[in-house]
Amino acid sequence: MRKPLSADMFDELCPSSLNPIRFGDKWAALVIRCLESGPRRYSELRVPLSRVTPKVLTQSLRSLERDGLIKRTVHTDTTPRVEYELTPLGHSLLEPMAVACAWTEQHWDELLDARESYDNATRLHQTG
Amino acid sequence: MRKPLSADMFDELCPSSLNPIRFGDKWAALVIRCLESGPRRYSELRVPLSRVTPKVLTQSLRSLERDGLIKRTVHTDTTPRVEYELTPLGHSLLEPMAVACAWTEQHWDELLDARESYDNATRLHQTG
DNA sequence: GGCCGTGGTTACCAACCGGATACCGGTTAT
DNA sequence: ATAACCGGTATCCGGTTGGTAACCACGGCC
Repeated sequence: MRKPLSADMFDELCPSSLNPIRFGDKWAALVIRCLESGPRRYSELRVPLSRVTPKVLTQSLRSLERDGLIKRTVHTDTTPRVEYELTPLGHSLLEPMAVACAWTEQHWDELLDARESYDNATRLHQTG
Repeated sequence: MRKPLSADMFDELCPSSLNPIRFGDKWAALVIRCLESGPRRYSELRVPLSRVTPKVLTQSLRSLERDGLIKRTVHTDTTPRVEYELTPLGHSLLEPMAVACAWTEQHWDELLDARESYDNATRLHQTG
């Protein structure tokens, strides 16, 4: 719950752009997964999402907020900080995400194979 | 099964670009739904997808074929024709799609409301 | 006063996606 | 012969997405 997010949470892995199933924009799904275990500060999110520049992370967060999937709270007590957390609506998205994730894990190899043979076939068709 | 696809299959409806959950490119999910009931010819697909230009439809079909989700068959017997049909892999995608679709139907209003109030709030913040 | 950390913003830019329009090569029907 | 149909291509183009780099307002702290 209050465990910090590890920097290699999405290491190497997560070629989300290759996945035919997408939730929101490019990084939205990863953001949501980061918030699964409770509210997080902007700087906390930046740790596992180090490949995402602040601008793009903010874009993603704003977009999720706009859709009512996450809630942004500015705390002014003691030290000023901003926390992001899943709304009930955002939480409800975890189910279809899990199903999609299961499908991807199950068929990932098949998908890559299909692409490779398709690309090989079309390349042959072009050059020879 | 052999019923023709109706032209208003996706009429009015299906602002898929607003849906946070997406399968493949802009039209892929609709193409898949068209193929649910069996193989279809290119010209058959163009009926419900009349808003999609031939180039874009071809792009979508190629992309789905590349991922091994659909199979393209050129028939040379009697009358030449091209048929597209779901592969087993493509068929397996129907389950996560159904889950995603259920989520969207269930939360669509909530989503639109969230956007509207967010946009109103930010607009107020800008002008006033 | 100067510096640091937080949570961003701004300006600029390249790539990609999707769309409009026009055209095309082969086959069948007339 | 020629016209229509089928299954696309070719070309161009504008809008959006995502990325880089630089900057910034605010408060706390030394």
